[in-house]
Amino acid sequence: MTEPNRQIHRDVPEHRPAAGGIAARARAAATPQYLAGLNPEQRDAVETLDGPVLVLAGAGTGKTRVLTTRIAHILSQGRARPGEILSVTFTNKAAREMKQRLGQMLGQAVEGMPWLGTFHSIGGRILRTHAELVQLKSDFTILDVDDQIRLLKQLLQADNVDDKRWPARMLAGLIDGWKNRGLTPAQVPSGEAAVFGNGRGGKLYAAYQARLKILNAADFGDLLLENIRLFREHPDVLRQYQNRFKFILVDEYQDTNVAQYLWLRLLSQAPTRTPLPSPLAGEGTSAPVETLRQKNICCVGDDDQSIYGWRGAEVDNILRFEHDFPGAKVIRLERNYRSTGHILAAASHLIAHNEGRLGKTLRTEDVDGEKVTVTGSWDSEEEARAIGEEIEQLQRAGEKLNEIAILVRASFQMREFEDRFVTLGLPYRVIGGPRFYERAEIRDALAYLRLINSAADDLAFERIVNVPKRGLGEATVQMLHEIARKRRIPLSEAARAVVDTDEMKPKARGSLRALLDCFDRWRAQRETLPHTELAEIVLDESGYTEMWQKDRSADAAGRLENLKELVRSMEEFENLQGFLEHISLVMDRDGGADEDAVSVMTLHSAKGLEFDNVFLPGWEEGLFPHQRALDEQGRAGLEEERRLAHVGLTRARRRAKLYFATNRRIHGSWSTTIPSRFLDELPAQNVEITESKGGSGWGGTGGYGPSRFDNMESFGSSYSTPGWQRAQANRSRGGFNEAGAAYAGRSNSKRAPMTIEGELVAKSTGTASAFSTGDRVFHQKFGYGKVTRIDGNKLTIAFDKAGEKKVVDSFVERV
DNA sequence: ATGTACAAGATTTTT
DNA sequence: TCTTGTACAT
Repeated sequence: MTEPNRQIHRDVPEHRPAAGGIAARARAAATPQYLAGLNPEQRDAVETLDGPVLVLAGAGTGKTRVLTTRIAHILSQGRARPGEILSVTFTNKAAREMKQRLGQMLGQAVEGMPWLGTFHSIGGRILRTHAELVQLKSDFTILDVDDQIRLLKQLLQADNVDDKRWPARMLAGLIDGWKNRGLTPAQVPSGEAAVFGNGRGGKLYAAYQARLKILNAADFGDLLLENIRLFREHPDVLRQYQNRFKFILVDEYQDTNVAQYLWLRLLSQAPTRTPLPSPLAGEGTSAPVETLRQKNICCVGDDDQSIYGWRGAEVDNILRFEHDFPGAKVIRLERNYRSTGHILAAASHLIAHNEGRLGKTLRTEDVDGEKVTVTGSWDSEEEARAIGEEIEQLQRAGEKLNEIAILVRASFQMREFEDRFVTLGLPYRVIGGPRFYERAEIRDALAYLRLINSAADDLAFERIVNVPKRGLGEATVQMLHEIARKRRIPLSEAARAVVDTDEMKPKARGSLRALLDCFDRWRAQRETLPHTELAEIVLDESGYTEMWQKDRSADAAGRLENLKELVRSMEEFENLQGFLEHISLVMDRDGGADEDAVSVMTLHSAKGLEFDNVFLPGWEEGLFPHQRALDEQGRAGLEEERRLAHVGLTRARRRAKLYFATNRRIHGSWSTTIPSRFLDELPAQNVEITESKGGSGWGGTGGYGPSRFDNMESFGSSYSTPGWQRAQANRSRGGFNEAGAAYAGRSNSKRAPMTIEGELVAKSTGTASAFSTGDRVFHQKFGYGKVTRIDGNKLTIAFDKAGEKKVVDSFVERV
């Protein structure tokens, strides 16, 4: 590893270290180009190379820029070689981006930075190097979620756990959580271990780990957990890495989980003065005291952008930094370079409602720009229509589609926009949709390759043993499983053992033998053929390609295309092993990123990105903040949702547009919603309330009452007396809102003229409504009233008690 | 062993 | 609404 580094280092000759002290050297050197344009705070963060540094920075203050420049600076100062810098980011996307930016600054030197990546990819790499120390073979496979669940299903079956009540999916989630918190089976708190009854949770976790060993596999959590174990049990290995990394840089520190924290702390030789979270107390507190040499660790983060708590991220890590690294220098970046005044003010005001935060005062020197807009729509379809129109307007005004993003809370919201954009012919791309490698055909193909690479890969074996169909059904697999379990051997070995016996029917036996022969042949060819060619041969000879060629379904062609893409992407790697290693960690398709298109993505995947124009639909109670976050995490959940809202707003450079709909279709049935409390938490002077252009005058310009958005939804004053609590109550009744009943009776006749689809409203002017002005009506919530105006299927009703409201006709009945 | 038909169930975010 | 699982027929 050192050889290429040295070579690369020669490619960075501009700033060789001069003689003399560091400060003198720095002074002597002309200000390198990359430092130009940084403000004093940022420069400070870049140039403080000794000892621990925490960069606490708000959105849009150039955090990542600081990190990349810092790397460039370290290299140019000659303080470390590329291979001696450990830089971990949170996502592959971020790692890629950082590599790109560094590439611009440093040219080829980036190629020599093997320790630039995510926690998982780097952890996996270390694990592979020392696999034998954790009783794995170095060609271990990394299980993805699907495999994990499949394996757990088997374990649950073997343990006679009712699959319905305790789905494997749930156990997978639990184990994931435990691993994120750095817990081994023995450390799982007894209360949590009891989830599956009789402390079974912990036992199942232990059984799962044991099974992974037999299969020579690790899951994502293991990549770090086993690393930590490796470091603890083999101090010499730990020492080796501690000595190697002269500089450690961490991006998005607020999103690190306990396992990542422990891993970092071991690597950075931090003294361990602060107690660890309870189940971990005592762990690692015996770190050798004599090695307290301060490490050059630099963490960058923003407590207001911690949005992965549900995944085990510990904001505490960032709050505790100064305790963990005594003498740490804390640098705050508060100057926002991204957003215009109104947007930043709105975001800051919103996030100020959170209690658990360090608090920052972001400032921008940019102009005020446009106000943040809030638009109410009748329903989610109208919302999509309105946004589509606004985008077309922006486009006509010369805005690049690449600078437009729609950020949603939950992925089901995306569909409506896709539908709309398809009809409009507006180019768009969905980011973070079903991943390339999660597609069935890719996973199948990979399973073949995995099995060639590692015969012990049971999950791969099971996946493809009967794909394409070869008459090896459930019964056969069941038998193989039994043998495998009895003799403690992998499935493919069991298959080999049984294929010559009389235990199998001749037909299945023939198929199985043929399959095994194929694999023998491919494994032999692996030695002589390039891996891409091998892949083609495998896909061909196994009949897999043929299977899809024969398939007449609509997406078959796309699947074949994906397979080709897979083979093509293999070219980048030296061998099969390297490819498989990479693929289980990353593998995203990068198709068509250069084409001008609107981006549609979730708020989570928007982290770290920025756009001129950001549309934020679906700001409704229950969706955003998400009901489950409230139910399961209470106050903490609400604050995380609010941080998410803050992240969303601060993605925008010039325009942030918020939306809420009064009715939203969730899983096919309509439900009535209430504007998000977050809307009320925005500062009035930075917000402009507009009407939905797609609708027919819904939404009010109403004054600022208890809730500014009262007039914009059909149920009037619902929100002021904690409306969300009512929403919660309604939900827990099993149905949705008051309207649930009214809709339920109608749900089968969705296409009747009474539906609330906007288009139908337009078409049905005149005849649609069964009501006429002057009619006496009854409403579940508002009581009796008189119809004063009719607009399609929307009625204006003067209620006896509740005053004048706009309501859809399906909510009222004539009396 | 495979295919079909129908019912139930589930829905946040991701390495 | 869409996906997934189960029961039954082939």
